[in-house]
Amino acid sequence: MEAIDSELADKIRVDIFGGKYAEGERLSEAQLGEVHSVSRTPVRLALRLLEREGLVIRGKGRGYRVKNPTIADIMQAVQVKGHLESLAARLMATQPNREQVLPQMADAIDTMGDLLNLKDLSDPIICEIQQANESFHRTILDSCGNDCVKYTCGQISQLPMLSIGTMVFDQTVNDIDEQVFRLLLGNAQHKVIYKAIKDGDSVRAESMMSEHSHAILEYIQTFVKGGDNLTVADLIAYTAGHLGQV
Amino acid sequence: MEAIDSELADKIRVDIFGGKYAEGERLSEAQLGEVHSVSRTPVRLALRLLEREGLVIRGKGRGYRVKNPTIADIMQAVQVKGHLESLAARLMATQPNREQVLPQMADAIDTMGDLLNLKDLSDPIICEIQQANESFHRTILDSCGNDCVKYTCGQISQLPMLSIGTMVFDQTVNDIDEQVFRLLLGNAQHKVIYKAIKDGDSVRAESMMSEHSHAILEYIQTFVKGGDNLTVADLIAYTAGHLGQV
DNA sequence: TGCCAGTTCTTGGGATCCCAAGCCGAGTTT
DNA sequence: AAACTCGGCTTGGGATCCCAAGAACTGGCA
Repeated sequence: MEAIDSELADKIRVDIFGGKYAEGERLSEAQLGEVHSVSRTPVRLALRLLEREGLVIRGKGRGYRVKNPTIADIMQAVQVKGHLESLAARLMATQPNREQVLPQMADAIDTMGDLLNLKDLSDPIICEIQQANESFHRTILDSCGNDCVKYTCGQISQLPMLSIGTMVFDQTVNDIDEQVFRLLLGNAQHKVIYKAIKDGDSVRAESMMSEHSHAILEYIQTFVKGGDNLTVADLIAYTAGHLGQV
Repeated sequence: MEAIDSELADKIRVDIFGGKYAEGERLSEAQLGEVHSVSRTPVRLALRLLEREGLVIRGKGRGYRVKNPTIADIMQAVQVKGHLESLAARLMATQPNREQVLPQMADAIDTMGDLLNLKDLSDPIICEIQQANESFHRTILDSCGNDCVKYTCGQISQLPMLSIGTMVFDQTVNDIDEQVFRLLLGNAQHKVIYKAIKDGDSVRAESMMSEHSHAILEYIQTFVKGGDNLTVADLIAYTAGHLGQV
């Protein structure tokens, strides 16, 4: 059976983030159903999911209204996710059985390092880098021992650009070295976090992860200031656009 | 119109937390619909909501299964909520227009102090204390400038005992003074947080809020260790049970 | 007696129908 | 001419029907 509504929600979510709908535009159940060739029942389920994500607002009267997320919203989400990952890093550093997954993290770090040494940021390479990065972060969330952190982070990661591991690439800058350097810096932070977790240094693990997230936040900031009037759709183009499919 | 599914979800949620269903028990759409005298459509919507909250798991085959939260789950949630509130406190301390809501926080602190000085922990008083406490915490979330934090905390607070402001009372201990002392300590922490936010001392605001949450966590811990084999339903009885309605 | 296969029944998902509540427009009255 | 009211049309929510998938039961065969 495998319900259709979640993937329907995915489609609509992509449309919203893609800027297909104007801010405050009314969404009609019937219309959405017709567009996606389904009945109104799954549409309603999907809209309820999106409502819970804050992408759609159900007014008191009839009608769903689209709530387009802004760059500020994205940045706030990144901040929250970073903060939660800091907690996860701290907790993992105190987990007795963390050694079992340390190789995974080391692998992710090595893989990412090898890829960066290629000095090649073509799309397939970027995709692999993203995967390594995501593996690193996911391992921490999986192994921190607090499922609520993991789950909550997962909820926030519904935002498309966050699901990939919170990495943004500026395609307009063709200075590969500059990009690679920034990513190498990130990987260096990964190494520190890895060591801190391995050594059981929870304070350092937390603070380093905090710094790691903060760096991303700042990068987005400069990114926004550079290109004026950046839209969320643009940001997505710089991230998810590279991947065939997440 | 005003959809019926959210309140239906509330009912089912209360039932789950109340221990009405066994762990892993199968929930049938038809059965739930009959019990609550509604059709299967709103039941499905409600179950989807609960699924998103993690209270219900939809297996690959047919059948929803109940996932009864454990005390450990609750504590994890408290930990996450506390961590998020720490972020909120830090952020609020850097908000330029935080002065406008400082009086609300001061009011909450004063109210709580006055109530505690009565040395009376009867149910209506406890209810007022809860409200003051909740007002304090809510103000911080509302005014931290990051809606994502507020929203995420709200999601976590679906857990009934967390919606009230993360305060647990041990009714089995009839030593009022001990209870009052603990609450006075909490209010003292509120004062420190208030001052730090007022002064723009974001570091202190964050760390104090972190400590504040940690204290609650530890209290639950000792609480659990004292009474053996405590269930989530028992914990709820110590909190929501006092309020007429949340 | 145990295992496998076929059939039936249970149950969740989707489609459709119906109803009620808003919103809009047209017509009438002041 | 403007405002108010009434009626129709839009639209979301709930109920019911239908279908498909899965689980359980039964019967047959080894």
